[in-house]
Amino acid sequence: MIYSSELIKGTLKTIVMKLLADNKRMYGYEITQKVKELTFDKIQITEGALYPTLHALESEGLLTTESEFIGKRVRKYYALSPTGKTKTKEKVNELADFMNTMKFLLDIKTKNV
Amino acid sequence: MIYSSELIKGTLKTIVMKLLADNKRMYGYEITQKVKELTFDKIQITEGALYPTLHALESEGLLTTESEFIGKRVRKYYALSPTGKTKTKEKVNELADFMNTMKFLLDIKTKNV
DNA sequence: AACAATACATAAGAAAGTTATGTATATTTG
DNA sequence: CAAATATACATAACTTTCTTATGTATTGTT
Repeated sequence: MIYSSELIKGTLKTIVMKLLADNKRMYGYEITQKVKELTFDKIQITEGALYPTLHALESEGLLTTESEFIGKRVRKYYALSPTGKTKTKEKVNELADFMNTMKFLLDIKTKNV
Repeated sequence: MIYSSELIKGTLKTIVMKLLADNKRMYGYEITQKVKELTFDKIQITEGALYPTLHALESEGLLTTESEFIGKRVRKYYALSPTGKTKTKEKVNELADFMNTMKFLLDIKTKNV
């Protein structure tokens, strides 16, 4: 089962930032694979969604980048800036709180559903 | 604290359907107030989001409607159709599963964040 | 040699909200 | 009792954020 795509909306930035908080630095393709692995294929981040998100976070000053050559191919590593680290804590806390609220909403009278 | 609006995206339909599963029938304004109340003001559904959503669910055949006059004012009640009830179970289960996955993602190495 | 995987990027289009606006009735408050 | 607030619907312009498609190029596998 893969989650319907609407669900990912609004959580992608937080997922990416949280992964970078845990792994110091990662490159785009690595992020897509890590999310796939950690969620047992339930969340598959497309490149069309990820790269624009990374670029946006960078231009907001939340990420820094380092490009490295692996053979002849460029690999672009992303890491959280100090501001990014602070923002990540906020985002993660907000999302955790939101999920508790949603859990509460969905649990009410579940027997009737 | 009110959740940043991106988070609501993708969950609104499920919230509305779950409320209708618990309350037989509700009208639009009532739904906005109920969500506000149940979430202690953390989730505030705007009318611009709700009404198009209700109309969409109706045209998908998931909701039925009854209009009633309260004084001179029309009130439009929505209820789940049989298909809507089935779909609600699916949606609620998917969202619950998604939240567990997200919880797992966010809990990893939380101490480092 | 052909195909799949790795690795980046962008652009057109769709989906689903926000914000603003409109209309009208009912209730509360100074 | 006038004014403000709450109730109750609706839609339209705009924005954000994704999907889908496309493009380029290298590396590893069969």
